[in-house]
Amino acid sequence: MTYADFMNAPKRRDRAATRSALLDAARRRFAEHGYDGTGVREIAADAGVDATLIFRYFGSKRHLFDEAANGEVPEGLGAPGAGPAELADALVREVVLGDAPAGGGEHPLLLMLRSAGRPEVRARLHEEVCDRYLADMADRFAGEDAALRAELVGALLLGMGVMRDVVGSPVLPGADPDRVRALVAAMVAALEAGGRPADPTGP
Amino acid sequence: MTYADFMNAPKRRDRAATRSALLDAARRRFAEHGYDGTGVREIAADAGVDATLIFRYFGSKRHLFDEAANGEVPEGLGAPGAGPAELADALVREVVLGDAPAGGGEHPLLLMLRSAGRPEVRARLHEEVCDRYLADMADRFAGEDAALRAELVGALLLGMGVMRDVVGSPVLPGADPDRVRALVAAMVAALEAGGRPADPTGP
DNA sequence: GAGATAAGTCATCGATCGATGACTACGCTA
DNA sequence: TAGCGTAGTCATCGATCGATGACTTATCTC
Repeated sequence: MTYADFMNAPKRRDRAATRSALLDAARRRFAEHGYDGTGVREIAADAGVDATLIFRYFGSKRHLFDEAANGEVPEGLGAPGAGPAELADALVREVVLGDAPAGGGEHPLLLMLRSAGRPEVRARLHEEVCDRYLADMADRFAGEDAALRAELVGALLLGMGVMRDVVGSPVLPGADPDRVRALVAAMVAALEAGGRPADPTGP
Repeated sequence: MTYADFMNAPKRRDRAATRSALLDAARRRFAEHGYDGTGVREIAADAGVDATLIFRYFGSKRHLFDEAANGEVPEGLGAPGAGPAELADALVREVVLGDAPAGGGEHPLLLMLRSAGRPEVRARLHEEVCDRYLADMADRFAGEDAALRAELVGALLLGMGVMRDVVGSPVLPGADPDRVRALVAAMVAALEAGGRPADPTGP
């Protein structure tokens, strides 16, 4: 069977496959154009089915978005006992360099970032970032202002994702991944060193 | 005249003032809800006038957005001869700590980031970030991969703005500004040092 | 092969979107 | 104070949005 034959073949009726195709198309559309910039008809067209099926399978556009942003939040945080450098390195590979094992698309945090105009999306983003990533990162920093230093690491990683996927800067995709990881490690190490010895205004 | 009198007074007919009020309201709405999440009627209601005036004064919603994102891109880059640390420090105060002299609102880059679903907005964002900020930053770095190091500084700053304004993390607004600047300076210094000596995989 | 179940489509609704043109009323000047 | 220019408003258009219910058709079972 040729590729054309495969494409022109009458599509099988498969509820699970159609649902999955809608979910994939929604992830791509939402990630690229945001929630408000994406219509249910466009998602359905990408999936090759009628838009009505979105409401039959997901209930509403918002439920589809929630499920699209939900299912792929990776668990893969670094080893529990490791330091911030190891965690940052794992996140660099996962968020920026795209070594995420599951799903070939964008990181769900960046997907939500594109739709942060909606208050409920922003609330989820806030909860996900602060309670999940930043709290875990802060636990690995010593010192009184661990939260601030964790915030800076998180800002660096989030900013790298934004640079690559939203701004579209060609630098990060074209750079040597090991070099990127080394530079990020140097920045995190500077935070681990504390910055306080170099800060003449410290108490 | 009391405040209530001022508020209840019949509004004067002032083309320039109305245009400015529409522009201010548009900046706030677009910055918070993005382009697609903001309607012309909401902007006009915030400004206290009819939505028709938007089209009379700006031609279209998109032209209003363009002007809202245009007028306030600050020139204030650091001294031409200064190093990346000085430029980064100036940008921290401008973007993150909100010491921007003009306009009380958000940085226009973050305003555009909220509407990055639109291809033309993304194009402007790309141009503004890459050709303006990153190029200037890369010029102040020595070494072969100055572009990559400039990208990391830009990602850190952009991420800090996203953390504060989009994610809504309370850490940065509550932190001591001098401490924030010191930590960022330490991270930039680590990049200036090169990271290469600490990179065992370097050529 | 006939009937049943469910996957998929069609027609359409009400709301809201950006945008247009006709109209009203305020403020300046003679 | 009569009249003119324009700031501001009202009514409304066509397109598109998310969403609903009735309908068609493919697939499975007996």
